[in-house]
Amino acid sequence: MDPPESDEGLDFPLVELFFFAYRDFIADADDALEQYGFGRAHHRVLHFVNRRPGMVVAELLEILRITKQSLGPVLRQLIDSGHLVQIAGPEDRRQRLLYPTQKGRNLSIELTHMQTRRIKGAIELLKNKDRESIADFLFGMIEPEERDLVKGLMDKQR
Amino acid sequence: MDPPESDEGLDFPLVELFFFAYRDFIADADDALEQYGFGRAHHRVLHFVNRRPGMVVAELLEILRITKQSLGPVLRQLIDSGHLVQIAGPEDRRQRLLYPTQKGRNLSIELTHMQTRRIKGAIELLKNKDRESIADFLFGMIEPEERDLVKGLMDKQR
DNA sequence: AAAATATGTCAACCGTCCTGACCTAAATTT
DNA sequence: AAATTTAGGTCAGGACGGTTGACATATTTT
Repeated sequence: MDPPESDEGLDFPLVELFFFAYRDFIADADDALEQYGFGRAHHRVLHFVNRRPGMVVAELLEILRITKQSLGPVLRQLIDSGHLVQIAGPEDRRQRLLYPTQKGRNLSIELTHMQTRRIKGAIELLKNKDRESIADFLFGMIEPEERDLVKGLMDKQR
Repeated sequence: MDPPESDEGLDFPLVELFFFAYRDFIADADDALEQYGFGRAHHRVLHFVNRRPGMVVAELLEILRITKQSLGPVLRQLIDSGHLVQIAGPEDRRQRLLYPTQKGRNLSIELTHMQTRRIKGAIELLKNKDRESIADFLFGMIEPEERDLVKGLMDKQR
């Protein structure tokens, strides 16, 4: 007979709220993406390239924590559809600098409007409407070793 | 030429923080799950059955928003491995009431400890350590039409 | 008795990943 | 200059976690 583990101190409701919240958050863009034959992987790639134009493939792989093989088809599709362009690096011609086109920027912005609407709506429900606390909480949810990378992502906006 | 969409009012940092936070949150359990040959789908099933012992299959499908075909193999594996049991309903013998075994409860609790640790750690970083605001925010992130279902999930704990 | 329902299964397919291997062009090191 | 390393690309096979449609059985409801 397995001795029971103690469930003392567990925050089941918060765990579940996080699951449900994220599910709805990411689902926002699905219909829009589908119009282009895209999925969530495309959304992520487009988002981060738009946020950091000129980034190289390796940076994208690091941010997204995926392999180049996973990235390959998605990136190809975004380029072929005219949402992204890639340019050989001026200093290192092996690199591929990634940029959104206007079309790509527009799509990324459109999708982010949906997500922001949801987030802001949720913040409006708070008594103190404290966006900073939410940002701090979410930042605190990130693995400590990864916080610098994430912070760098946000600070070094180009 | 596509006219530029306005990116005014977009909260890129919060969008990204949410993505990174959730990624780390769900990754916590991966190694533990893998020991049993399980994945995230198993975790979800186990979690909700543990939270609502005696639930029927249809309820689980509704909560998880997946099809019975998706659920089938996962549920089978959890039953075969001794983490869940299913019992024909006393009032409606077509139904299958799902219960965790002690083994299943223990695993669910173990995994939830990991997730709670992360959540509480993040809340500790807040100046006001306000768990309720976080819960309210996450609740507000959920689609309004789904809030009653989620609330019911949390209130009617058995 | 007929119709509806809860669940289970088969089958084919999809999106999003992974691993291993191999290749070319370019940069760096020897 | 040659050897080695590196950035990115491709091929291939497979896993995870889903979807849709169809069909079946046992049970409940009409």
